[in-house]
Amino acid sequence: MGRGRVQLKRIENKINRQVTFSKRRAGLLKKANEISVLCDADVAVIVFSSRGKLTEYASNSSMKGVIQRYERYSSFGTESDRTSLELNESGCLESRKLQTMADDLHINIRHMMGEDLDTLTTKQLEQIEQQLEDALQRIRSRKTQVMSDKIAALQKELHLRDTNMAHGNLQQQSSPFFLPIPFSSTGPQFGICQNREVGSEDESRGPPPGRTNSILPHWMLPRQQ
Amino acid sequence: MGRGRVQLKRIENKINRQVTFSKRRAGLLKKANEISVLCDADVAVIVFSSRGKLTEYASNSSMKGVIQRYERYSSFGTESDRTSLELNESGCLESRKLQTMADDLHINIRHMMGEDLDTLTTKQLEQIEQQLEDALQRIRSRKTQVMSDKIAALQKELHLRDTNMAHGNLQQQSSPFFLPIPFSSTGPQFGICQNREVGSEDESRGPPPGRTNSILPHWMLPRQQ
DNA sequence: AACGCTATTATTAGCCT
DNA sequence: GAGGCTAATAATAGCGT
Repeated sequence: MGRGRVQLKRIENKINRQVTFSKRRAGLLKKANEISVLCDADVAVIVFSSRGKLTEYASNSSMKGVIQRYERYSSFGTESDRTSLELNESGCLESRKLQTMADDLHINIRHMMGEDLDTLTTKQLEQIEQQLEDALQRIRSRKTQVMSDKIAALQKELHLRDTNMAHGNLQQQSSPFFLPIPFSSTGPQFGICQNREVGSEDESRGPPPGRTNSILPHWMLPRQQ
Repeated sequence: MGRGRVQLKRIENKINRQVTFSKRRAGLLKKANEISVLCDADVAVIVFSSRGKLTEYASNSSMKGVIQRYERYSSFGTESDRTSLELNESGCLESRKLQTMADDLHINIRHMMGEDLDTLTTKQLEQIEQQLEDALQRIRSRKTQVMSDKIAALQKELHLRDTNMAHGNLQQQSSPFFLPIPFSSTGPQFGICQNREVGSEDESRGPPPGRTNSILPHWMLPRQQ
């Protein structure tokens, strides 16, 4: 809805991205307010710009209220709340240092992700490139390993069933590549990520994903995917 | 944007309100996803319908992550306000969180480096692979850009000298690709990180490397290479 | 970075199934 | 309630200031 169609992909031009961000943020907040008023809904919107600036919207009740309601609803608040309230002692001398560390890590991860490259020299870029290539190789190697293991396990399983009930069921002979590989339970995936509805009858979720050990931590993430 | 103008007021008709709610909720979530993808923002949306049903959206990260990030921000004040950490003893509530953050980052960087992959699933491995590929592409693109700029600058410089002292020195006409590109003197480079060029003539750096802006900080690096 | 201005596309209100 | 349709309004990309 502008002078041309726009595709859902990170805007590469930095200026354009910032301008679009401002405009769309305003639009998003307006929409949030509209649905809240028109439909009597309780809405909260939290937006961190890529540079980390926070903008928030909350209907009627405060942001705090909505978040509390949310946490009651999805019952995951326990861990983080406890940790912040319990440990109130001398560790605070370190907090500044830790914050700096975290900031550094943030920057470095962004470099590893291929972002904020403006200040880097050719040499630094080449180093990162090399690191990424190495990492990619290891990742792929490991992926192959994992998948091979999985295939082997499945074939073994199949073989067992074959021999156990020797009924000559032909379909079991199909390629292992077409077997449903049991990924560790992922909910319904919309094109849009992390988009789930709680409280409807279609999903009974187990415990929420605790501390993620994979990819990047949510609280700092650039970009989509 | 419908068959008639609508004013910002609670829709009294119950059916209409519900229908509008569903549609607008979808729109809001779509917008949230769009700004997240287009503008590299971290976004969370929480919607409670008037009947109390919860719908949530979170970009990249999980809702939990965004809320934690939000809580960090609102308790700290905005990031520029972080100096309050030094003064305010209540900031030490955060130290545990910060430690956790740093740990997460450490783990995640190791994953990005292609290490400690044992616990990851195929899906997670594929995600990292995709991230690395994307990053590599951006890194290479940026490298090309930087090098092109350098070449252009050098050619301009050469041209200037050519015209200044018009001696007809032919060797200066050789392809720019074979010109010695003046990398700003690099000291011994370890494969890994912390590799900023200190003390070269193009950058007069004052303070010791308290905060590195490049690659990885020394205090957390994986082994290898 | 914020604002104003359109040409365009995107969203959606009211219907209907 | 969930979708489909369409007229009509709303949002906004790309400009210039």
